[in-house]
Amino acid sequence: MEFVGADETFITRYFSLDHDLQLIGRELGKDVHIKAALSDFWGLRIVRQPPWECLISFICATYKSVAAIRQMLLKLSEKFGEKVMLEGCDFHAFPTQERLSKASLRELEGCGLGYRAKYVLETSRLVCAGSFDFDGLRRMGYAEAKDALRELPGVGAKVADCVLLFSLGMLEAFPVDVWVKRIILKYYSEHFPAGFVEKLSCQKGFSDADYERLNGFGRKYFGAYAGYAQEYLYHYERLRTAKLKKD
DNA sequence: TTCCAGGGAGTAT
DNA sequence: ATACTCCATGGA
Repeated sequence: MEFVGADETFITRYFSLDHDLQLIGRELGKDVHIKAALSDFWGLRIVRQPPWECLISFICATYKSVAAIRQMLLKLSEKFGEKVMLEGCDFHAFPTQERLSKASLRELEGCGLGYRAKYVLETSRLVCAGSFDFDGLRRMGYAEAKDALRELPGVGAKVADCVLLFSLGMLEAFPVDVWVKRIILKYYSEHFPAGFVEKLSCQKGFSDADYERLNGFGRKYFGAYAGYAQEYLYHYERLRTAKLKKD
């Protein structure tokens, strides 16, 4: 393996190369759908992003397409992140807490954040002021840490689950977005009452109670590595529908 | 042009 | 608790 500007310890930790993928695959292989997803994307891992970066990124990611999210985060970094030279090219690091907490609402909106600008600003100020302690989360269980994160403006159940999964390594977290909702309705509907399935298929979004129900299913059905199931199923379904559009 | 996006918060029942 | 509504922007 080859990389520049990082040592092996960092790479191992960031890409969670310490996770026992073989074990996780055995634990998750409960049905044909997850087996197909595991097979198609075998090797995919849950990253360990810095919590701050992960938090802001997923606050920005609400109700936005992936392509638009990339643009938003790129602009945020270009505008507020420290410039880094690597292999003769200019890059920008993700903005620090201090820098974002001092940004103006207009500047943030200029990065295409829209109504998320105020959430990013308020959360940045809380984190920067020390009113929120990321390290404290590591000492909490899943439910408690999730509640603590949800105190932050712009952080609901889904964003909280993403932070717990992609930065704190709580692999039992099972974020439910529109894609995961579709996946559950499509492949796992027999685990729910028909009325619930029909209600969810008719509406675009879903309530907090509905979220907890879908999230609870994922954690109970897939177990301690539910987050890995989410990751594989998410990419499986996205690629499958992308292929479908071509034909 | 219209539609929808890796949701969350505010408000009225 | 639950239902309904608005949110600001950009890619397809």
